[in-house]
Amino acid sequence: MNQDVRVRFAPSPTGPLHIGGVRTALYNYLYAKKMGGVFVLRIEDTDQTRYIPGAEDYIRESLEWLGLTPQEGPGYGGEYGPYRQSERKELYQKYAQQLVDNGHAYYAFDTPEELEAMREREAAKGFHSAKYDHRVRMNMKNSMSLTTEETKAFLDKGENVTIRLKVPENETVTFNDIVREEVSFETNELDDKVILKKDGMPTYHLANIVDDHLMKISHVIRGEEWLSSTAHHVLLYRFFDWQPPVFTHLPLILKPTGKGKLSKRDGAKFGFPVFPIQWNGDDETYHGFREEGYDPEALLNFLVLLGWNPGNDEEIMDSERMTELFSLDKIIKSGARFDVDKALWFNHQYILVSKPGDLLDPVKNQMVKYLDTLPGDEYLLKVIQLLQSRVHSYDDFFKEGEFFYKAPKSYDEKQVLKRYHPESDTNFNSILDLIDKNQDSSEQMANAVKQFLSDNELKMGVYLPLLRIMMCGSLKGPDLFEIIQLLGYDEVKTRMESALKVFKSY
RNA sequence: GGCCCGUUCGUCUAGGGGUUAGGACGCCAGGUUUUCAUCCUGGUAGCAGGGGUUCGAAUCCCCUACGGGCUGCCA
Repeated sequence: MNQDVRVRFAPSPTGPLHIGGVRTALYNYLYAKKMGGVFVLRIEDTDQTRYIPGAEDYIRESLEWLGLTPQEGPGYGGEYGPYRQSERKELYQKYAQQLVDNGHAYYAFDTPEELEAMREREAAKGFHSAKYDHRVRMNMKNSMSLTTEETKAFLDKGENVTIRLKVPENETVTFNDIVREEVSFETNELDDKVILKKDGMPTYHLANIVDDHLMKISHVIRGEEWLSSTAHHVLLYRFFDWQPPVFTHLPLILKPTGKGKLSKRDGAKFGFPVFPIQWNGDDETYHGFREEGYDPEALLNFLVLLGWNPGNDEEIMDSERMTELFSLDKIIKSGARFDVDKALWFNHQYILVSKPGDLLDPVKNQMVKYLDTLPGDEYLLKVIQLLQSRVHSYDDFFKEGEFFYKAPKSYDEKQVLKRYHPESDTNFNSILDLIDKNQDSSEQMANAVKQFLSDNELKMGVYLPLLRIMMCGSLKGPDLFEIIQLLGYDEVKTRMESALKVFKSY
């Protein structure tokens, strides 16, 4: 048993945090929490060319919003820092050098053009696997093929100096994965990966292994896209004589329909967010679940079940329950499609059981998008109560109840024509009087109006729907008299008068 | 192309030799409601295909097909 569980979430700051990344963070977080371990955030910013300012802050803000707060990381402290790989540059150089000295790595001086030429050459020969590997390395410019003097000359010149891992021949690398169980690779199929780039920065492979070791990471929980390079990682652990962590490779999150994994642009394409919070890039803005009115916990609940299940039928789990139930060995092997309907259903479930008071702030946060002046808290609280069972997002508190905030601009003409006759206007005036007299209780109001209708042999199925259309514009909505009571006599009167004018014009 | 991983209702999944293949979302129908929603009841729909092994296969093995990932001085 691993007594000191330490896991990490290690995104690179190249843009907004994808929802698949969020799930990876979640699984890491849950495992750490369950095992009483530590959840580390590490920023993998070794690619200077892809670095996007603001992405790191975005990552932190996303994790905070979701409640997946790291215990260690940039901005969170910890004894194993710095947690930004760019600040650990010298460290990697030292370890890369160690590998060279041990004969497990070598200098390579090939230019990008030479590498390209090699790939074309190999492709022409029919080797589709145009890799820099044991087959070609003696034909390239590196410290394996060159003499000591030549190598020294290249090193002194200092151009295009990289360090590559020397993958041994004719071996089978086997490792264990919690999800995939035993996985093996032939080293002859593996290329000599660059581990230190010409700018002195490490590649993912080196940085990852060095940091995971130095940061005492016990379990590596990451996306399946890393499975293929794990053999290289295992080799690195061996060359350093370090104990590898336990590997867990997560299945990918796929598009709702069609082929491939969920990508940035799918959000716009399918009409739902793929990012936790809004991203304002230089050229593009992407919507986030937060801005679309999702509850973070509901999002996590949806996400946790995309690739994992507790082994029973339990589906609604708050984060405490998730932590209790979570286990690595119940992670599914196959990729899961993102289904926005189910995500909305989870959100609906969370809103359904929330206390109206707890909904006030998130609802107001959405509301400011639509209204210049917000109604008072007391009014809003009543609206929330009436709408709670029918909305799927915080946004819906506006969209499904616009009539609470403004008079309807249009009416369901078809439904009006079915029921309305100008001679009923006097009856509506009587109804208005009854509303005025019974303002204290929606129930009394309902009873009085219904009594009036039956006393005068008027049809409820005609007057009530019309009354609703006057107030809401359509036939949908919460209890009619609750709405009427909340709107208040004056507003009801105004709406009735303008509605009747429009009804006559149909 | 090569290597690696995968494949149970449309979707998320349970099930790991003997099950009427279970649950959830969606969808449909009914009930409740003045309406819509909630809620309740019911229904729809699935083991990728082919070979084995076995008394018996969704479950174990092999092949094929399909899907995914990797194949960068990206992560």
